[in-house]
Amino acid sequence: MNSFKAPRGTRDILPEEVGIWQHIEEVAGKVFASYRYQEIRTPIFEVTELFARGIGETSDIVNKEMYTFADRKGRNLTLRPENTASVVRAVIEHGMLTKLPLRLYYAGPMFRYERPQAGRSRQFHQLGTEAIGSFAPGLDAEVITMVVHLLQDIGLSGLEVQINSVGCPECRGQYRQSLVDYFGQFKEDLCNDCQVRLERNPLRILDCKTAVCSGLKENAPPISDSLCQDCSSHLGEVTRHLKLFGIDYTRNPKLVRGLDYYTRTAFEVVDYGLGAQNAVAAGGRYDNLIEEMGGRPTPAIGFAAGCERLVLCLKERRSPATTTSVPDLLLAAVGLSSEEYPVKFLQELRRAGLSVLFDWEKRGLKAQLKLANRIGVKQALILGQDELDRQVATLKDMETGKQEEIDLVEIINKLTG
RNA sequence: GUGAGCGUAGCUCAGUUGGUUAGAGCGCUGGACUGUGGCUCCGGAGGUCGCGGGUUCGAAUCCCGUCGUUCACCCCA
Repeated sequence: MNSFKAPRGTRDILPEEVGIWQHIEEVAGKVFASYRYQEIRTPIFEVTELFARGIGETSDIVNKEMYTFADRKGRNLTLRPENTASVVRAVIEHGMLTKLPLRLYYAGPMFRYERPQAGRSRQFHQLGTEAIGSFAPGLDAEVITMVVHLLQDIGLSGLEVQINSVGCPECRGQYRQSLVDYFGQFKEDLCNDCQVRLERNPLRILDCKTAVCSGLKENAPPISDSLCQDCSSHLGEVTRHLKLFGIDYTRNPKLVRGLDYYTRTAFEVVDYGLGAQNAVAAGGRYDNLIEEMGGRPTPAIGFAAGCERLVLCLKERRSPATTTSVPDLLLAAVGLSSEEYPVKFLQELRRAGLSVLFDWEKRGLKAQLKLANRIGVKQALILGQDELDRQVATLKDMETGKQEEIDLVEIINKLTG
């Protein structure tokens, strides 16, 4: 048992499944284009410091989930755990902030060193967008609308959109304090993790799923009470626009984001049929990130969807958009003294755009038909010596079993016409 | 990083209180049918029972370790 396996947390996407992935990517490309987003492709790895600064030094992602390595000259590099930091870096690096507004989308693999479980792997795929250069709340609603649009077109429905505001640095500080005040009263009752969170990141207590903490957070002050005037009216405008767009949503005052760069609007799309990792797509505003990364102050909003989770959803609803490609034709050469005709026809048929199956093993007709039948080829063109002697070939319909003889000179026209 | 469940053929799984040569279905392959697929019948290949150690006369089965996997915690898309 010395054979190789894909590394832990990675997996192969086999041909039977790849159709679903292509479907998702194709739909995403169309939907993004209709909202005028353009694709950007950034490197799979970046200087480690980029993520440390972009995502946040204190986040779990940066602290314990990154694939970080030194290259042969000792540069400290990291496989991207998400793509927003890279996109922001590219935008600043190429002076694109002078050409606002920008609308960019990406799709590709991300890497996080986590314990694998349903909907979570070490190499996973995200597709997402970044809209850079506007504070307008209508844009937030448009982004959420686009996400719903995308998920619908992919073939998903019955998902729930949750929305909240995580405020700006000022009012979030206040909210943090009011949470500390509130949970501080019950410090002894909180679970061990949350006692630590009370010091380090009290907002995360709202995410806790233990029975005690869930009970306590029922009466925790909602962030809406702490939002400043601007953040509060921003959220109101976002929801007003969502109604204009006709998007159903749920206000979830306890929704918080894991990455430090988020401000104001935060949203998530969840599928309750999915297990513990049920967020299919999520995103929000990050109005301060670009400045923090060294660009001129510029607001932005984006989202990302987890492709593996989308695939799980689609399978869950057993609506597999699997389009396994089937060859149009089997070209079966049988007992020929020369390969002149089969090779000639192979080339002509393929040049004419047909997908043609050909058996170089020169097995018997039976074996060839069996193979063609198994993979669902619709027609077989049988070239045998006695046919060639009469300048004809036999065309067999694999579904009906009917056969007819065709003149060799007619074949290409007949099959491609 | 923590916890629990599971590792037997390519796949899905049987395998009795530990007992001698480890099985089935599907799939693959050959034949019946010398140049005609699907259906049927008959045959064949394919396993160091995840790996390592221990207990035992004897281990797929019991024990320990390890790796893998699944789910959950954590975190997050």
